[in-house]
Amino acid sequence: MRLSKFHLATTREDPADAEIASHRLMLRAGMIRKLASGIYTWSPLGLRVLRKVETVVREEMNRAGAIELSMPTIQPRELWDESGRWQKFGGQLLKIKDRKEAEYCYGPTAEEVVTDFARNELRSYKQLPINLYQIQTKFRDEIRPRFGVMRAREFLMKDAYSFHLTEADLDREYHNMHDAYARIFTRLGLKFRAVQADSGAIGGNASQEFHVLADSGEDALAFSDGSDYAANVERAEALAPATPRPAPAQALQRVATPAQKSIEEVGAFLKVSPAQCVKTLIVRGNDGLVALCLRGDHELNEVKAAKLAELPGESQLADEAEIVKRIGCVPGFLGPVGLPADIPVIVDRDAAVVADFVCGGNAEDTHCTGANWERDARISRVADLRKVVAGDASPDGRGTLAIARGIEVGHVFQLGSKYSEALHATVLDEAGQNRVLQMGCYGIGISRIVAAAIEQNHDDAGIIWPEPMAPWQAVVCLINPKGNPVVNAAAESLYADLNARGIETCLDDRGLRAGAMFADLELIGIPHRIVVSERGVAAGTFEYRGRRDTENRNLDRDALMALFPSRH
RNA sequence: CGGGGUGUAGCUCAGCCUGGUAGAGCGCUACGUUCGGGACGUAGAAGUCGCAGGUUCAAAUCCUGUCUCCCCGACCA
Repeated sequence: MRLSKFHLATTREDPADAEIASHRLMLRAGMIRKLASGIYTWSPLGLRVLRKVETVVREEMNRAGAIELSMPTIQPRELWDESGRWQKFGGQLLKIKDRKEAEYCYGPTAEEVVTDFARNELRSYKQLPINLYQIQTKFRDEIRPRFGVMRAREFLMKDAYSFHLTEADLDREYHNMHDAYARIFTRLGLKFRAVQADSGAIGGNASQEFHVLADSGEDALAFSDGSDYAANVERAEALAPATPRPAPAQALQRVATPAQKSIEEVGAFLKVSPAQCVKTLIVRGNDGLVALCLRGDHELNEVKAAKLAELPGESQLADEAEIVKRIGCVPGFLGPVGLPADIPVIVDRDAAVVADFVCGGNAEDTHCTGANWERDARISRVADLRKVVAGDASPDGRGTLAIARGIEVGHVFQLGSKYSEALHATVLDEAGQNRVLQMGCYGIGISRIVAAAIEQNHDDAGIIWPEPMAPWQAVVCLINPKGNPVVNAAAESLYADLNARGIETCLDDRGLRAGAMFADLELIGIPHRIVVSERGVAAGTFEYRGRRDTENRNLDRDALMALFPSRH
């Protein structure tokens, strides 16, 4: 590609509405343009990168034995009613009507469509197992799109669905996909980890997420230093403390704590550490309010809370008015001592082993000191409620946890029979019996990977593409202000030779000044740069510089070409 | 959906408080001088000031409504 014939549209200034590096750099490099919130045009440059990711994913899916198909983005309501997800998916589902007022949605995923396909196409166990995938645009009406294509409403996803006769075979394919994903992210040159994930609202059994590690990631991940344990923090178990609760040593006292509401304030005021405090969160339960108690230095894990039998499948804090009405006290002074007897008190494992603690007194400007469970405060039951923190013991009993941040780019999931049962997708087995299909599903966020790769690979000058994702592997820079035909010929010949070797190379023949040209090429992140100039041609050398290098190397043609072995 | 902000040239922003001829830098066009790390000069093109209504002799500026987009929280590839 000659850049004079391409559409490069870089800007020197940072865009106003981009917070994180990848969003900022994708806009500055001219890879994407926003059309509406969470909806982007991929420019010719951006599309080249997107297609690179797509290609690697496609090759590895095919290698793993999956078969590509293409399903519609527009899906009829009836199918979503069959699975019950027309309602359950909620506001994220973009609903559309046609001219006959028939209802459709723009597909956020394709379990329904693929299961419908399977129930029509698959009759015999002999057709199993099968793994069908597509790379297709999805739409999820996110409440808050942000960070460019990182969390867009319209995005490109690879979604695969496998069908099996037995759970054992599903498990085999799940691991096959897991390995394929590891190959994909390795090939793409990304630093990633597979972590245990919460199976969430979709239901199902085993579930793992693949995260690209980046400080800007939206997910917190817990890793053990003593084993290969890795889990999303929302899923990571906080083990029960090994030490039993000490016997009470202090008497319960009520003390005045005027306007001291937060744990930090109360702890500083009473000169006790947050770990010696117990905080109480009042949430809406299935049947009235529920109190959740945690140690002052710990945070509630809302995913764990939502799974409590006492809660309605989500954890929602009660509002102030409800609390005042039931307990007679504003938030900030709540505590387990003397709560109304019909409010269940669910205590975190760590909070349950604290003795002589500080907690709210259930009266304005009042706290209790020297409080003790059983003696002073009722425990309905003890549960794992908190988020794990760095330094916690690993749930597998080996090592301690560290916390890192990640961007979720892939998810593998054993669905079991959730959809196949709802849509009656069955095959006949060897004995002639109808058997409900076992299903797995496996997603990769193609467009998100582009952004995630930039988060992990950039510097002050711009993007540094891993080679498999780069729009071009190499660029030949033509610096020839005097119009010297020998320089032109040298650049053209190098450009042709590199492409002939299978090295995707572009020629920067835009006639820019060297500084502007280099700044552009560094911004868009081409891994290899070769400068052809009058002074180089006179010396019989080319100037090579890798995107991460800090110095140029003057090489003769043979030495240069040795850097680019033929890829044919 | 709740909270906070924003909207003026393709981009980044000033002007608004205190109403009176719509501005700068970058980018773009032409010409000239330049030419290895985002050159310089001269001349130019470019904005119904988000939209609607109101107040006023007069509105980018004041008022009301509305929409957009961004940021902070719950969802997800």
